[in-house]
Amino acid sequence: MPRGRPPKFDEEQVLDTAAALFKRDGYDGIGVAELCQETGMAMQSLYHRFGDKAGLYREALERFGQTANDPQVQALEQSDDALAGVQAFVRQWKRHIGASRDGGCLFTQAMSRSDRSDPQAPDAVARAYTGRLRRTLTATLRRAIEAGQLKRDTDPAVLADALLTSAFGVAVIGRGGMPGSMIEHTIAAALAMLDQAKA
Amino acid sequence: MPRGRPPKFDEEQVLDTAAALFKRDGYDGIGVAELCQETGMAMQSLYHRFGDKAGLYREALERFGQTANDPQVQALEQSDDALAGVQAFVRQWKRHIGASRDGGCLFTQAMSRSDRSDPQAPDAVARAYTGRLRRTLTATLRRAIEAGQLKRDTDPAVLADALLTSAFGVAVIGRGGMPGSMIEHTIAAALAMLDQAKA
DNA sequence: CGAATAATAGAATGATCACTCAATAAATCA
DNA sequence: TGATTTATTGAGTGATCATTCTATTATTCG
Repeated sequence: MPRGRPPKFDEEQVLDTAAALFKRDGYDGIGVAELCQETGMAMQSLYHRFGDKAGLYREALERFGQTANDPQVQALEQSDDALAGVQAFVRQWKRHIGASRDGGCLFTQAMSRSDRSDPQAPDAVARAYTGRLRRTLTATLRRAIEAGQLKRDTDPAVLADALLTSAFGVAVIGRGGMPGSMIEHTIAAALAMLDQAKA
Repeated sequence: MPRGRPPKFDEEQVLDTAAALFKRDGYDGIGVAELCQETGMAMQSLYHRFGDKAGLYREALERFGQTANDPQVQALEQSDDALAGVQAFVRQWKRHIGASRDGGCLFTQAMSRSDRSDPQAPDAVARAYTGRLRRTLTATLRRAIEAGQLKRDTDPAVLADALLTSAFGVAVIGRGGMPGSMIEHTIAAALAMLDQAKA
């Protein structure tokens, strides 16, 4: 049992809320006061636990990776049918990353950000997580090739990178208020790409 | 001849510089003072000419569209060989939008931005310009189909949206410090998509 | 119960920043 | 030349914001 006064906040919930707020308003678009208000965390506690605003952002990014990215990575890894796994990954783009203007992807936002004060910026976290997804996607495609689902001369790295880049693009479209048909068309083209590579 | 004291600044140059700075640092990442310093424009003149910081941003976005987007739109429109025009468009992604961390695309940044104070935010400009590129790209692909360069059953809207979404993704990758090979792979896959659609 | 520990509350604080004010300089037109 | 128009200069202002200070409350261990 821990000593001292028990915390009023649930750490995971704080990070989920913070991630959502950062995603909606951007790093500079939301203040620490409002973050405290919305998360229910006292300001002192925030500084005690996370150091500063940038620290909270970094941990919120990590949490976002765990809640938003890990399931996808694991679904790909654990898919019995590798090709079907990749197809499912593509099909959920609309719901998952292109949903609404409030939505989008905290990673693409983090990578678009530029913090001159901190060269080793928090986008390193975003890079780490997208890098992991990239490796998993490549490995899953390689698995589909070895299983004879895709043509032997398919380059899994090319296909994986093209798909992941499209996913980034979908996030931008979703956030930027471009027509929703763009997302559907992108998904259709990505699935067609996979079909073309079929053995 | 204009009345009054002649301005020290060149308006187009001011907008080009401002666009570059906004692209590098983001809207919140750079202050009006530094914008004046770098553009050589007096602060009073800036407020007289552009109203406020957001006004400068909006006009810088427009200028960016004219210098960065118009050439591509026109190259597509004026291409004798429609398919070759689209291929050239894709091939220049690496140089043009995925160049460096300072680079990227001001439009994708603008669309990722969220300004709660201004619901009709400046990203409307970005949407307008990317929308124009989207229409042109679709029209050029339709031209390639009608010229018999692409299969009759090709959907130009699907292909155009998939390509444009990839372009957005390339901008994110370039900014986010992901491996350069991702860009090359994406370009390769986009060109392969076009090859698959060949008649 | 008393000491120690950890969290909360609410008000400062110091810096930054968008924006403005007052005065001046350089040009054109009558 | 003098009036008018426009741009520059440089300091100032009020607001916002991240961060900290001081004091208080709630809990566990001896």
